[in-house]
Amino acid sequence: MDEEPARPGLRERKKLRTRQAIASAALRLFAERGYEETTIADIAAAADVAPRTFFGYFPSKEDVVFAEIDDRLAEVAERLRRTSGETPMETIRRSIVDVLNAVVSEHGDYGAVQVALILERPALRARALQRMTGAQEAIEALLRDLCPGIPEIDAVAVSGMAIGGMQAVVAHCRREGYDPVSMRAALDRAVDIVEHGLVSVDALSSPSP
Amino acid sequence: MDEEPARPGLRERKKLRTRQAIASAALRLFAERGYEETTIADIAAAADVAPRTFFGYFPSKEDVVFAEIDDRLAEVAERLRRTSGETPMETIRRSIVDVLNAVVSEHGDYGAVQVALILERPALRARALQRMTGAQEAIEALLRDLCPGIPEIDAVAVSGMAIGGMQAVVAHCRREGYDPVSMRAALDRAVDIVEHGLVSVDALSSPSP
DNA sequence: CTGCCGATTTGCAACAGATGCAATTTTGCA
DNA sequence: TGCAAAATTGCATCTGTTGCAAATCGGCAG
Repeated sequence: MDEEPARPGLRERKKLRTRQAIASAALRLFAERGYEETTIADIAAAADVAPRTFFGYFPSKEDVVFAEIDDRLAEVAERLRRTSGETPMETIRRSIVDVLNAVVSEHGDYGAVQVALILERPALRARALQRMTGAQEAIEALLRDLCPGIPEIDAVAVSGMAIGGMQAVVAHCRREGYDPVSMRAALDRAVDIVEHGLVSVDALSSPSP
Repeated sequence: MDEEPARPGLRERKKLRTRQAIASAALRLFAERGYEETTIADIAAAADVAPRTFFGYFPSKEDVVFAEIDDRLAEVAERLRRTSGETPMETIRRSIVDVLNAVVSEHGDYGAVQVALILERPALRARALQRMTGAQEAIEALLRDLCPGIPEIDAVAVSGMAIGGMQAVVAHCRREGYDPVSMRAALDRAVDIVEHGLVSVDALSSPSP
């Protein structure tokens, strides 16, 4: 039908290379001089293209930071889509873990740079939140697919909570650093709370001071 | 100490009036022509000030949309801060309800306009998400205050889930409309799921198709 | 009432991101 | 090799945003 896996096409390959050139030039400059200190013109010059060309590859300056992350998330979504016989609960749990791993684990040369950048620059944080919303909608769609008759509120609430759990882990890592072990523990704990609810948090039942 | 309720000052009053003039002019124009179709110059002209003056009152075009909402949220935060002897769980529940009411209930002449605007325009949605993050941090701080020894992950996860629940309600309303009754039901259901966890959602335990 | 000081407003210029358009170059293929 | 489609580019333009300095306004001391 519209399958052509063995032929990216000569033209396509060049486009991909250009895209990659722009992206890595941008990330390098961001790391060196900072995000707002780097202009589109700078990036274009470093990637050896015309400034106008930048917008042929990325809709905005912010998007270039998320290029790789988006690719990874797309993979996760794909993998998540073909799920075998597991309970929806387990799928949700797995989606949380997978998405987080895709986002925070080190990939390529600028993984850490991207994370730091996104966490610090307000404009990029906003963009990240948009991505989160996208992920939430994806999870919700997945959920509706897994549980055909699920009430809308339930679907939205569950996906929202899943995202909340993810944000919890990210926020935690922002303060505590990215030690894989402690992140794993945080992740497990967060997923646990999501599953069993706030009632499972001891502190919430104690008397208020 | 620093109390002077009977004297806003003559000068201050004018500033407030100007601020209000800019805000309502902006909202009116947004409602009439749309958000990106309205320029800062238009707003300034309608409010009878110089374009440059706009930025003396609002840091950006987006912020003017949230001016009123921010005020209401500040009130909620204030009210929430002095909490009497109730269980932390109940405080969390109440904060979710209060924040949502402050955001979506009709206030002033342009309440509905603001909500519609924020939900549709990507730039404003991003800004709303930032506000959500702010609210999350506030809830987290409140929680730490209420439960001094609470583990960090728990605090972050709980506040994250609370936000997730709110987003669930907002998302629901976006599709189903703002009928107060159904919104209330949605809110209750969402809070319930947050409290008792995903395990309380029947559909999640059924076998996958 | 008047003049002064500080705060507010304003105009001007400049910069960066983003977009549309048309010209130009490159690329794939017949 | 030459043609048509696609990609790149340059150019003009618009909008949001900020810094700076001049102009203006407000309130208060004399």
